[in-house]
Amino acid sequence: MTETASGRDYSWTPGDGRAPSSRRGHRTRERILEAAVAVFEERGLVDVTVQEIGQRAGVSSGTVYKYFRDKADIFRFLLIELRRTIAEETTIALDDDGKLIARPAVSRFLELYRDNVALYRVWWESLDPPTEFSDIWVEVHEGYRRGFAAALRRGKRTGVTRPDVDVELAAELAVLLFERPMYSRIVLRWDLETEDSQVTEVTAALLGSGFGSVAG
Amino acid sequence: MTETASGRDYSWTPGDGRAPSSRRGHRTRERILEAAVAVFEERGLVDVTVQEIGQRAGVSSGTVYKYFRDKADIFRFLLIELRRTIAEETTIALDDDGKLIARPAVSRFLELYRDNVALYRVWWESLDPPTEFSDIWVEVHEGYRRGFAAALRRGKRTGVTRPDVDVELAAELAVLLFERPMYSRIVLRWDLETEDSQVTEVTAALLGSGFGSVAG
Amino acid sequence: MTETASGRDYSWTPGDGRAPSSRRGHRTRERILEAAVAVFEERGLVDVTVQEIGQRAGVSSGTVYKYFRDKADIFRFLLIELRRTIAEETTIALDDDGKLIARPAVSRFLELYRDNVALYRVWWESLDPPTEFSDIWVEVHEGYRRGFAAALRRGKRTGVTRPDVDVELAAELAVLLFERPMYSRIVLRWDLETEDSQVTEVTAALLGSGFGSVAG
Amino acid sequence: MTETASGRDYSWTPGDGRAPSSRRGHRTRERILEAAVAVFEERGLVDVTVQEIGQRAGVSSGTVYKYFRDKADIFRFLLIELRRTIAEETTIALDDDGKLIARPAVSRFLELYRDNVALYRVWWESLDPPTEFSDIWVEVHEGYRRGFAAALRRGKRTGVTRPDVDVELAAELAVLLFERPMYSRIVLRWDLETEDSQVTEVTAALLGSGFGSVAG
DNA sequence: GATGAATGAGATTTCATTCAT
DNA sequence: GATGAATGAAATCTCATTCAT
Repeated sequence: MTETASGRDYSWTPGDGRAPSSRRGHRTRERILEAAVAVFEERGLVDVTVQEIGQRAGVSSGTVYKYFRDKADIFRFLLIELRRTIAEETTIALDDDGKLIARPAVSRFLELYRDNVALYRVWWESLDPPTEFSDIWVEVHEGYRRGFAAALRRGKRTGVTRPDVDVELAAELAVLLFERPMYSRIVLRWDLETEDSQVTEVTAALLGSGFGSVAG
Repeated sequence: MTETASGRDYSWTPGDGRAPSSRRGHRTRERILEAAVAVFEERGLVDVTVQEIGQRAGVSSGTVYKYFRDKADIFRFLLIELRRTIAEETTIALDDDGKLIARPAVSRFLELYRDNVALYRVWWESLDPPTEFSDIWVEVHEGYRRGFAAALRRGKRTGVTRPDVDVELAAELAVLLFERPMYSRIVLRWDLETEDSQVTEVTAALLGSGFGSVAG
Repeated sequence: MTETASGRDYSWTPGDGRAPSSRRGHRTRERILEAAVAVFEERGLVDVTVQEIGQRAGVSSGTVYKYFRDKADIFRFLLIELRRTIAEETTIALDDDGKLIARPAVSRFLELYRDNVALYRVWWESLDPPTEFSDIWVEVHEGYRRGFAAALRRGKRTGVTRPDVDVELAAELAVLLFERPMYSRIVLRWDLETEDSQVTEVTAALLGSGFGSVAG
Repeated sequence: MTETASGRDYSWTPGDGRAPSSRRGHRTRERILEAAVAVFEERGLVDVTVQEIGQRAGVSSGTVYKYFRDKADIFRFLLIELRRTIAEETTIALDDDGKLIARPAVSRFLELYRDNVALYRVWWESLDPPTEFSDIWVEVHEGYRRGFAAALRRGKRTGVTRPDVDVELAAELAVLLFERPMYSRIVLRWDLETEDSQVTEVTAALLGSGFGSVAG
């Protein structure tokens, strides 16, 4: 169990006897999850009914409830999964000189934004009013910010970051820069590969050599 | 009537003779609008019922329908109003030398974010799936971006902006920077006065002298 | 608010804005209550749906929910009413000599059993597992027991009750005797006028002169 | 098959070859029955689901259906068993003088009430609206009444019962007295050993010597 | 202009029952 | 004999919307 200040439990554990115990059940749950992502993508969280998810998955509504407590529980499951993927696959490594190897992590990040745009949409939709999901959002994005800030502080010590850079402000800007492709995909409905590579470059440069090159 | 590419009508005109024709009616509609803002603030758009709005306004649910077609229509009204305020009060003026006088406009902007955080929340909530409201969002924010880009191009010509600045990227970053306080208020639920002044400074500097000073 | 040891609130107050505020609403609620009694009589509490109650009352299911929180709430309302009637109309008076005038009270009691057999059935049905309704049952019937015991104790002092009578046991037997017609009507589905008058006689005698005459 | 006036079949015979044919099957059915009693005790008949019974028994819901047609069928089985036990173990014997030896039978009866309180609760719950189960209840309890009446009539002939006793009324009172511990356990949730012995005494005395001693 | 009673469609959720493995 | 996945009917409850007063 993972408890936060808001008192909500963000780990996902199947309610009741909801975990599938057979291969068939596993496949069914998988189908439900895929169907959910598909319909969430098309119509958001609130407008989608459990009925619809079942229909798309080719099962009855009752079956959906066999595996998930309710609609939010499906999203919760997907979100927990996404959060784990993010944590596992976007750690920024260090090279032999102790410099951050940002490019692969950033690149993977933007890929995740692209591949999970449906989930990000729903996540975004659920940011207000505050829910357990907005708590996770804050948690994840604060994680980035702290990471960027640490990188910048390190850069100052090693001299690659200009000494007059405001670390906290710069870190937050970096997060915003970083989130720009997601924002574009969700709000503006644009999906430009070129943006991603541009962001990768700028962010990597930023983390590698500090803010001196942001405008460069 | 104002029609857009998406075929949606964004002007608000009262349907079926719904405009108040008496002083009393005017006051009633005003009360409904205030009540709507209050409950939207507390519980978002989807969770709020028409009866709740009426209750808060001290009128019956039937009365709400006298002035608005439905719940979205109330928000539409408020949003159109907000858009007009934005357009009217945040125009960036020019000084005698043709330089942008950004500070008052930016400052007013941040004030609007603060004073209308309830509306911005609802607006944000309604960005996905795409609706008429997300269209307006895009329209308004694209306006900023274009404005920033134009300012930067002008700055290049007059020499205040470094010639190697990527105008489009810089403009978009400026918009993000600019939206940061709103993002903080809505998603992170933080409301820091200091951020506003900081943003005012940076943005004004940015618009005044280009990106060279972003990190300064 | 009336709170008991079990923490349940047994007073009935309309939930939300559920009290009718117009004459028409009053009549509608009345029709719903009558319909509820009728269908409860026929098919008990659990087997009856809210839909059905509405149908019988000639209103839609939504209207039922306008006045009552749920099915149990309807019964709660009726039960609170019945409890008040019992309390008000079955008080045992004293004559000039301080002797109990039991006959009218007992007689009214049996009438209430007869007139409200539908409610008593539902009440009975809800005695197990324990609910707020069984609590009220215990409360009401313990009230009788205490009353009988007090009467018997008084009788011992004045000499009309045999001194060797076990007051507590006798009081409980009196309650059982007293409840016999209800039991007959509910469980055995018998409805004999003659039993009532017989019970009135025996109970009145019992309260008037003690247990000496029970078998007489 | 045993048919009654109400047209219901009260004997329990396994439908569709549902009787266990192996030792293992026998044990499974036994486990289901025990589990059913346990959950009925806790939550009554209507609130309990077949899956719950299976879970408690450590078998799947499908297995429950292997042995019983439905939930009521489980109770039916238990009830038929209880009825047989009652019939076999609570017969009132005669001594050499032809007097009733009531004490052991009564005592056993009260034991049965105590040991099967879970079943009695469910039985009680199912008395209204009328079902096959209420029919059995009436049948069993009418049996007692007739037995008491016969005993009293015999007592009058042999002189141990006062000649002025109203046999029918007295018999019914005896049944009520007799059922008091069950009523206490089910409705009032009291379980007093002392009541049992008291009831045994009074009932035995009553059956031995008539109503003259009730208040003694 | 205002009320609030009434509607009824629709979403959520449960669970008895079946059946393929 | 046992499993447990799957079904789908049915009940609960909400709320946008209408309309008679």
